[in-house]
Amino acid sequence: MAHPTLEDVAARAGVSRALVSLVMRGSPKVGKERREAVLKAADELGYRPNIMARGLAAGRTGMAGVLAADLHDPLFASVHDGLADEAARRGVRLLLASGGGRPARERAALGELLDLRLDGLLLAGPRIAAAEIERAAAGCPVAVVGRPVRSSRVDCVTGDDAAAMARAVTRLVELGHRRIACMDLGSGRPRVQQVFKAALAEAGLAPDQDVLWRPGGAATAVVAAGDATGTAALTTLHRAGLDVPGEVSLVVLGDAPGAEVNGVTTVAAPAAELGRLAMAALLDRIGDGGAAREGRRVTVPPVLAERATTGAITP
Amino acid sequence: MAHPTLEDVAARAGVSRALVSLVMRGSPKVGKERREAVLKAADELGYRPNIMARGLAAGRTGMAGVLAADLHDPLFASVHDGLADEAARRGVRLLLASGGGRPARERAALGELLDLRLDGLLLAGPRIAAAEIERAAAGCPVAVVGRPVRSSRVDCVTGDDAAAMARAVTRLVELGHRRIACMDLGSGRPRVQQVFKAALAEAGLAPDQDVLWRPGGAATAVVAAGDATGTAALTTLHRAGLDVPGEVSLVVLGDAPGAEVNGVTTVAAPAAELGRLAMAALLDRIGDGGAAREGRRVTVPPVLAERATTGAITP
DNA sequence: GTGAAAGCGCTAACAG
DNA sequence: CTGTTAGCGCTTTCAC
Repeated sequence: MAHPTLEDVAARAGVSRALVSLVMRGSPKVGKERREAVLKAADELGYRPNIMARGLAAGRTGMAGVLAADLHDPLFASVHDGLADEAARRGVRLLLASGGGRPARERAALGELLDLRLDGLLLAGPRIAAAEIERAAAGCPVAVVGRPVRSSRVDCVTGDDAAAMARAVTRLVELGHRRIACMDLGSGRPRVQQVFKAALAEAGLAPDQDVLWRPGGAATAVVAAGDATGTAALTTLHRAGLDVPGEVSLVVLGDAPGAEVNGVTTVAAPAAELGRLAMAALLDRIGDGGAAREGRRVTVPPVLAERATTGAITP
Repeated sequence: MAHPTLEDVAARAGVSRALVSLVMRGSPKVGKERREAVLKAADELGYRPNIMARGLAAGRTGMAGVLAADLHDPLFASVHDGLADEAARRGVRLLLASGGGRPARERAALGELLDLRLDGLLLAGPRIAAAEIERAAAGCPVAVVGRPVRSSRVDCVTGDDAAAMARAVTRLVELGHRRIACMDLGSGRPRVQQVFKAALAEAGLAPDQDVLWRPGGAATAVVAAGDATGTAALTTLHRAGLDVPGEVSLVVLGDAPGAEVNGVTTVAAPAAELGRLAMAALLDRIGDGGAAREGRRVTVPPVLAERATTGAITP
């Protein structure tokens, strides 16, 4: 028998289907005798409950969906660690789908997840329009991580990139640096420079004539905006013959796996923690059973991991 | 109405449920008139088919499961690109689950995926025992990517690390290198050194007294076994004051995203292609409808991406 | 073409 | 405690 059903188990154990159902769900009100008979029969038959059928009948599945905007983003893997942890802790299974980095695909994946009628949906770094998220939330509990969404019925958990920038700068200032530059591979993003200038100002520093780092500049420290930029920064500094952290200190905003291996000092949102909080919010919302609670809005402060690319300035 | 059903649509359109079902699945044998009425009603109601119910009734879901051993492995994201592409091309939806890098979790995730009764299962780089994979394959079409599994009913698609090593070495030899060293952060893996020696021998070179790279050695080229090792190698070489590729050439086995950004020459299995082939094998198997075909075994040759860390030797 | 009837495998009242 | 009775939302014969 390829896939024995509840009925097969019942027949073999000589009991009714309902009894088997109770046993499978670990109900306490079944006699030890019969329970064991049922378990034995199920085991011998290699019985596995059909989740679809269960979900259909019960009206809930015990599963939550996770939509990853882009599997290539190493951040997602860390977020997922937190997500999975919290879900496991609360006995909820996770099903993932990927947006493949493209809004169109993401939209499609969202639709499929919605059609599965899972108990809830967690959107990780969604790139689709807020209105679409809102619409999804109308039919299913939704939480978002990694992107602020202002909506009454969506919980959302985010990091704080401005705070991260500020943390990087203040740390460098503590170390004695006064001429700090910023590096951004995705250059032209005005927000990065803006945030950088604000952080500088907050630390009581005036930006140099040029905010961005350039070889031969006077900067004694560099803040790299993003993981890719960070790796590139390291390479560039080395190529320029600069000793790190002897001559130049480097702080990277973001915490890709490579950073730890290479001993790069980083400031980043604690991804797993974001994930955990988002999942907690989602499960709470599911638990509330649609008590149209106000959307929870959580911002998590960044974490500094001081490794080997930063040092005190020694004139 | 939170989730209108087929029946609601039928009522609104003034037809029977069966007719709506036909329309929703795009059957050609429905009059234009009625079809449009149904579509209109469905749209107005915001109807979305319930996949669980559909799967239960139809006996197939139109979905395949993908079990990722470890989401942190950037390789998986690339494999998934290929997977998703092929699945989309053939009209199959994908549902992912993660093994979280731990065999125990992976086993659990496999069970959940199995319980969903999807049409097929794709295991990406599984770490669980071959026997467990075999067992899963008894109840559901299964294909494996990234790990060789010899089984009559499992298709599997893998890269070829020995060939990758050989490709790296022959390329370096073409460039004039004769003293080539190997670097392996996960040191102690005997297989790596063994494969390296074999590649050297094949290229007509004798290994130096010591196979592994060491600062101050005479090697003019280094092969780094793995992405992490590659990044570390680059840093180490730079720290040692060596010009790359002026004094030392570097080839990394593996193709993490950072490699391209940093212009590192790599040799790696074409991950997306592996994914595509594995998904194709799985869908073929599903299509065969359990015609206990012999397991397909595909090995894909590695690809050299020559970037900026390799150069001809100029004595 | 179209509608009625019979499930898919399971859960959830409800009587015994 | 146990078995019976209805469905969950959809697909699928099979007559009309």
